[in-house]
Amino acid sequence: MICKLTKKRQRILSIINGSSVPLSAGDVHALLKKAVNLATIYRGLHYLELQHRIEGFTILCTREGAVRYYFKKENPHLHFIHCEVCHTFSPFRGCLREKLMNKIASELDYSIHSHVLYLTGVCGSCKRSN
Amino acid sequence: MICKLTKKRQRILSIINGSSVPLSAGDVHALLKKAVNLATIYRGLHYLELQHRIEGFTILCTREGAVRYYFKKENPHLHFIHCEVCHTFSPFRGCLREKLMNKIASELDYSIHSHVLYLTGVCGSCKRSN
DNA sequence: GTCAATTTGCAAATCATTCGCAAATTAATA
DNA sequence: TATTAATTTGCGAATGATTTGCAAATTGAC
Ligand SMILES: [Mn+2]
Ligand SMILES: [Mn+2]
Ligand SMILES: [Zn+2]
Ligand SMILES: [Zn+2]
Repeated sequence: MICKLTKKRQRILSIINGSSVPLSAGDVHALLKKAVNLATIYRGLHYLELQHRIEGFTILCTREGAVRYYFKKENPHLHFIHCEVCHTFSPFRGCLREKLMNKIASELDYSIHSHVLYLTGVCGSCKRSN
Repeated sequence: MICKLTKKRQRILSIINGSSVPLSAGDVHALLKKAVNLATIYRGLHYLELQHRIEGFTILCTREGAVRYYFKKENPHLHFIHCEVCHTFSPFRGCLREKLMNKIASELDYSIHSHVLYLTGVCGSCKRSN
């Protein structure tokens, strides 16, 4: 019956849209003060990503392990650098999609669906406070 | 006592060096016909990556979930595109590290430790056999 | 309101990865 | 070669993010 963007999914979407940093399912759960079940949040994030309402990427981090993060859509879209010390994300622009598409088109017979790009390092604040 | 590159770790390393595609811990385990314990393979891959003898990346795939893959070192180093249909990897050259370093240096106060880049899509063979 | 389709909460399952610990291996030394 | 301390290994159990089964609640069309 075409329910689609339910109230709970709207709450999840506005948490993501209201955040300046990528959030995990657990982050959203905490920000919603556990008003929405964690499994529902996982399903909602999947749904929103499938609908292209949000973007997601999985990052491997020493503290959190492999976790998927979600972020609002921006134009042009963003990628992130993750600080290995304080575990925060900083966005940067300059997507490589065009260059990659051209490269692949000329070198490989693939149609590209997505590209994943992120950096890890140490932020300025952590560098100095060491 | 400086044991370091033990026989088991050498076997793991030669599996990785002998493969033209990235391998997971489970792949290495199967290729070694379970002659080496799976936990030892995880520990060995960590060790080899820490020693910069191999490279690794974690990818999220519909069939396998979030899994870490390891690949031999190449110069210039490679990135991969993953087919969402047949779940194979194809390498491509053209790393963006230099451009990314420059961009970050001018825009953000970070020191970069690693960059993760991979693409997903559908390979030529799967496109045609649909 | 009725009703079938969809979504949700809850608990249990999944699955790659990690961890604790005792036994085995290693390499330096006598 | 025997001794020995450090390191590695195997095994099973634990971890933790994510997924799933199912019954109850919600949704939207009629
Ligand atoms: Mn982190
Ligand atoms: Mn795959
Ligand atoms: Zn930091
Ligand atoms: Zn394919």
